[in-house]
Amino acid sequence: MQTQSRLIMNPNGGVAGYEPAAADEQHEAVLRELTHGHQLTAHLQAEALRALRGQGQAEATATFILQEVSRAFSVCINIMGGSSPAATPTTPPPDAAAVVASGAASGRRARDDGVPRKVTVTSSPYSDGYQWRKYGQKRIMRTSFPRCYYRCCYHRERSCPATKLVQQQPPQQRGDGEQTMYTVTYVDEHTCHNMAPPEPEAAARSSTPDPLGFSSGLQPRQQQWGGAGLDRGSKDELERQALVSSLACVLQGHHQSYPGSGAGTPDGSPSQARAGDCPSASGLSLDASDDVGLDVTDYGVTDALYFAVSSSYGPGGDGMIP
DNA sequence: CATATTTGACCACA
DNA sequence: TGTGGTCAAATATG
Repeated sequence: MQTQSRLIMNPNGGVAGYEPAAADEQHEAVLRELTHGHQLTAHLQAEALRALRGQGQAEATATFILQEVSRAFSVCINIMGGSSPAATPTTPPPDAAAVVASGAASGRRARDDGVPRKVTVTSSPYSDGYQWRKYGQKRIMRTSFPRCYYRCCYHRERSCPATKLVQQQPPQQRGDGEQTMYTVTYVDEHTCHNMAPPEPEAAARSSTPDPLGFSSGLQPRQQQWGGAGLDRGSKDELERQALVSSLACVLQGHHQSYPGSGAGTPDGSPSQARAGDCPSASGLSLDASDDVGLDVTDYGVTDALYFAVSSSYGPGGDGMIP
């Protein structure tokens, strides 16, 4: 936060005490480091997923955290004027997600022009850090599974135009193992991040959470996964241990079992609301942020990054969109 | 009871 | 005219 303020105060790179040329070099160096960090995070993410595959909650948690780190890098790169892979605050390709195309959705009907679209393939279409509300589902011709339509929870409250389409891929298209893959099309970009925190009135009136769910406020119709039969405290403690252990192991280049992994997280996969259909909307990201939100803030990593960048979305960090 | 999801109908576009 | 996208009433859930 403090660091961010300093950056904002010197938007042209003119750091006090440095002449412009040196400032430019510094600017470039910072961009280089940020980009490098972004790439390393992607590698770490891949390694973590490999190491934690099948570890349920730990896998989801690690994924969530690393996505947030990656997202933070993206935002910082954007702020510094670099070209980030994602213009949106979120780094859309979650875990092993791959950006398939940009600028047009799959299929022949590119609905409307001028609306930015980003198509990704991912195994966790809901862990992108945003809260989505499902508003429709439709069977699409020549597809095995229905397409689900989601829009940002702040669609009304903040007029956020972001929507996304989730299409489960048929088994034969699945890449590795048994993992179910989804084609996720992000349509339009989030504007909810550019705005001030929801006014108390709105926050009290509606249950819509903070974008990343760090407030740990319980959500209506919140999906439940893992932690069956455990009270909140025990579950949190187990997840905390799992998270610490998992990330430590990943960072060390190997993985070992962590205490309580069996008892606390029988199955970390997001529950499929309806077999064969699209999973329920406000799922993984929400739960991950909710269940481990305190843990994350305790670690101070994602939290710090989040608050460092979240206060400055938009131009100059002060560009509040009405 | 409030809110989210489901689902059929409607609308717009190619 | 067929298909994809959205709306809104009905339903489900906590």
